[in-house]
Formats: sequence, structure tokens, C-alpha cells
Amino acid sequence: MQNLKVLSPFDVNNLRTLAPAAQSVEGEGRQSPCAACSVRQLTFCAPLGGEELTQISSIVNHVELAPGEYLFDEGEDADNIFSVTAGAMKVYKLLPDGRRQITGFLFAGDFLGLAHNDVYAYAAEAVTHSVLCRFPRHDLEVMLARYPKMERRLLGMARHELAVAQEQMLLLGRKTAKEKIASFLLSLSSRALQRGQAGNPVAVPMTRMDIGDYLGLTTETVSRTFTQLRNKKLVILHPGGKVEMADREGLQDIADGG
Amino acid sequence: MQNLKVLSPFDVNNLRTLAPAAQSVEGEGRQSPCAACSVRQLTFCAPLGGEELTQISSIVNHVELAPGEYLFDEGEDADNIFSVTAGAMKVYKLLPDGRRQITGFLFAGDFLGLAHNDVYAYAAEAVTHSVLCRFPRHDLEVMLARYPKMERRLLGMARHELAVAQEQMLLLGRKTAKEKIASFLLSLSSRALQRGQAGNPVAVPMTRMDIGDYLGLTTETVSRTFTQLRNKKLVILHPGGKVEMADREGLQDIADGG
DNA sequence: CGGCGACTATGATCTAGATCAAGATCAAGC
DNA sequence: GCTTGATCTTGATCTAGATCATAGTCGCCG
Repeated sequence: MQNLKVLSPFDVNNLRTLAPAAQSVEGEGRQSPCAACSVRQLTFCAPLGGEELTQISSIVNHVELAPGEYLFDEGEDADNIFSVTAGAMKVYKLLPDGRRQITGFLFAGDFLGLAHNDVYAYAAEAVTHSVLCRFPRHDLEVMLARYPKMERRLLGMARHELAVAQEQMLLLGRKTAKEKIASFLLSLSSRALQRGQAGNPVAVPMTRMDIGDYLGLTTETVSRTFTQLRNKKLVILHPGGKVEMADREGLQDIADGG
Repeated sequence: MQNLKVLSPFDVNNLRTLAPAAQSVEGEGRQSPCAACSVRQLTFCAPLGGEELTQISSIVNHVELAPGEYLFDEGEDADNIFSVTAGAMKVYKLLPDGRRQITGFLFAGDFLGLAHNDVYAYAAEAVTHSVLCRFPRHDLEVMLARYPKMERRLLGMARHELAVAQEQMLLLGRKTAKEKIASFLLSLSSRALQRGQAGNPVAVPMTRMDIGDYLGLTTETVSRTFTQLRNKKLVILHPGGKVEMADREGLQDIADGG
């Protein structure tokens, strides 16, 4: 992921289309770009093989976003489905008076844009500099109809999302601030491990406000709770948004409501 | 739905298997039981036709539950997938100290049991007397592999569930008690209409405690909030758990966060 | 390298909703 | 009808977390 072009945060034209190649090492023979995708095993493209990868390569484009740039807004026509290949995204819903609920943070391998009624049900915005694959919805649907194993994979991922969403409802409805933060850190950590990244210390690239809007808390409460956990030697806050879980067991006990 | 056998709430053997026929009018010719299913258009069986309905009939059993009886617990082996044909179910997750989050109420047409790791991620229990179709997971998977349109339908339903879950996160994380209750009533009402049942007054068969555990509130707050809405002439509380939305617009304004 | 805007931390105060505590209402069974 | 247990309502009080206010701190850009 070295050497990505940095876009201005004020660049209106944020759906920048790159040449559909890019993000990984050159294979030995003439492979399709998707065949060379370094995160394919994490995505809904995982079950695809040679010919199919060529197919999917022909419909995909890449999108690159600087921190704070939005990908789409709630209510927009859902013309595309995206797969995150690098970086971190947030998806959220708003109330008319500005209250915000972040319904998820997305990392490499996660998809977004599976809409229900032809419009996106949430807005999506970059947390860090991010790269995504963009699939025109119609083209992807044709692919899905042709390759049932891809559809099956997508169903499996949706099912997983659903389980995660239910866990988050438990958190939002019934956990205390301390339990919420502990759960959040553990979840970030285990997801980082799944992507093959460092689990401890774990990267926490989002702001206190984003964390609050994800956990149903205010920035102040998030900040205070981190301080509490630090004072109890459960975590060590390193510069650059890295958090070391000094007592993972202790955190786990708190997270589970023990 | 007349004439269902009433089970004792203490009947341990709650997975009662009935003859796989039952719940609807006899067709003119010799139809399969599933072909005669009165709620099929609401379920994941909707896209199936003649031969396929015979197939699915051969793997389905029926389950009947009295109020308060549980269908399965969180962590149990997920050997079956269920489709609600009548009644109302609740699904929930628990914390070790007993705090409970109800993640959904399910009515005719809704499915449950789509597990992720071979175990159920939540417990399921009857709110009212309920009837469900039970599909052995393995058999259903064979069917899904054979009939992609069924898998597609399931993906569509899962996608819808996901959108509903995100809406519920917004509610749990960012809405006030009054907004939560108003949203809840409107959602119950529109779902009842979708099933072809009365939307106003709407049936509210669950207890105040269930509602609280669904909305992240206590029974007392639920009760007080209903009283508030009644005093403001927004709702009229009828006996038998029927709630009349006397001012639907007003409720909608409150639900959307003013 | 210095200054500006955004993020973070922490203290003081406030409040929506929780908790504690009775009654009131309701439904089921005898 | 009466009893019993569960549910519902309402009141009094408490508190976790929100809100308000003010300093630090960080990173970025010129």
C-alpha cells in the first residue's frame, strides 16, 4: 500500500477511477488484476477461480479516498457495491437534528453497499486513506446469477454481518460505557488479526467522536473511559492511535459483563 | 389458525412434531402441503414452484409453541432453520448477569436460525402461541444448492434483516425513550400491514419488560412513556394489548427525531 | 518553526432514565 | 367468586453518562 496518491479532503470528485490494476505484486504469468489481489481471500471474490477472475476484473474499478471523504450518502441510488481493499471506512446513519449512529467500521475484505430498496441505507466515509473496488450493481448481479458460489459466499458474509449486528445491539442496549469500550478494543483487535495485522497493540485510527458515535456514547465519556482503563493498567495508550491491551483477560471479563 | 393444540408452558418436549400438513385450506387437486401454505409468499419459500414445493414439503416438520416456551438457546447446535407461520416469537441475547437484549420480534413469514458457526447466536422463545416450519439445516442446504432462486431469496431477506438491524442500532444508540417507543409502534404497525393484518389499532402482544429489553429501556420507563403518549393523545391503549395510534403523524415526527 | 484548527483530556454540573418501592389491575385456576 | 401470581402503573430517589466549559496536545501547512 505504499505510494498511494493523496487526495485533498476537499476534492469533490471523490469517486476517482484508477486503472483497474494496481494493488499487488505482478504474478509470474499474465494474470488478471483480481487474480493478483492480495486481499481476495477476505472478500466475496474468494471463491472465484481463473476464468471467473478475468470476468470480475472486467467489471471492477478502483476508488481511492482521503480521510474524511465520503463514498456515498444515505438515500443515494445504490448503483455500486464496494469491497474495501485497504484502509478503514465508517458507515453511519443520521437523525434530522444531527445525531449520528455509526453502524460499522469496515476494513480490508469487508463489503458495503448491499442496499435493499435501490438506495443506500447509510452513508459511507473514509476514516483513513482507503482503497476500494467498485462493482456496478447490475454487472455484479449478472455475475452472481452466473456463479452461485459467489452468491453463496455473499450470503455467508451477510449472515456474519447479521450476527455482528446483533452483538452490537446487545452492546448498545445493555452494556455500560466501560463494557462498551472493552468490547470495542477486543473486537478491533480480533478483526486485525483476521486480516493478518497486528492484534496487540491494535491500531485505533478513528477519533474519540467516531468511537462515541459507534458505541452510543459522547466523546467525553469515551475519553474518560480510556483514562479509567489506563489507570487500572488494563490498556496502555501509545502515540499514533495504537492501543496496547496490557491485560487482555481483564478486558475480556469487563467486555462480557462479568 | 383455529383449533391449535394448547401446550402446557411446562412441557419440556417443546419441539413437537406435527404431521407436515396442516395450516391452510385444501387446494382443489392433490397439492403438497407447502403449496397450500397461506403465508408462503412472505417466506423464503416464496420463489418455489410445483415440483420444488413437493421437495420442500418432504423435509419440513412443524413445531408448535405455547407462550414462554423456548425454541432453542444461544450456543446450541444450529441443526435447524425455522420459518414462522403463525404467532409471535422473540429472539434475544443474554449477558452473564442476566441483562437481556431482545434483538428482534418475529412474525409470520420471518425466518430464524441462520447461524454462523454451527451454533445459534441467540435464543428464541414464543411470545404468543406460535407455529413454525422446521427445516433440517443439512437438507435445506441441499435444497439451496439445487435451487439458486431460493438462495437468492434468502440473500434478499438477510439483506433486509441487515437494514432493519442498522435502523435498530440507530434507535438503541441515539434515540430517546419517547422516540424509541414511537418508532417501535410504527414499526409493529407497518409489519402487521405487510402481513395483511390490522395496522391500527395494532396488536402489541409482548410485555412491557419484553419491549424494554428490545428498546434498551426498563419496564418502568416503557410504562411511563406509554402514559406520556396517552396523555398527549398520540395513542389510545385498548384492552388486550391493542394500541391505537390516534395521531400517526405526530408519532412519526417523534420517531424520526423531531 | 511557529501558528492554527482539530482532537483530546478533565473538571463541574445537570438530567434522562435507572433503581427502589408500593399499589393497582389482570388472568387463570379452583 | 376468590385467591394467587404476574404484569402494569405511578411515585420518590439516585446515578451513569450527558452537557457545558476550559485547558492541553497534536499534526499540518505555510
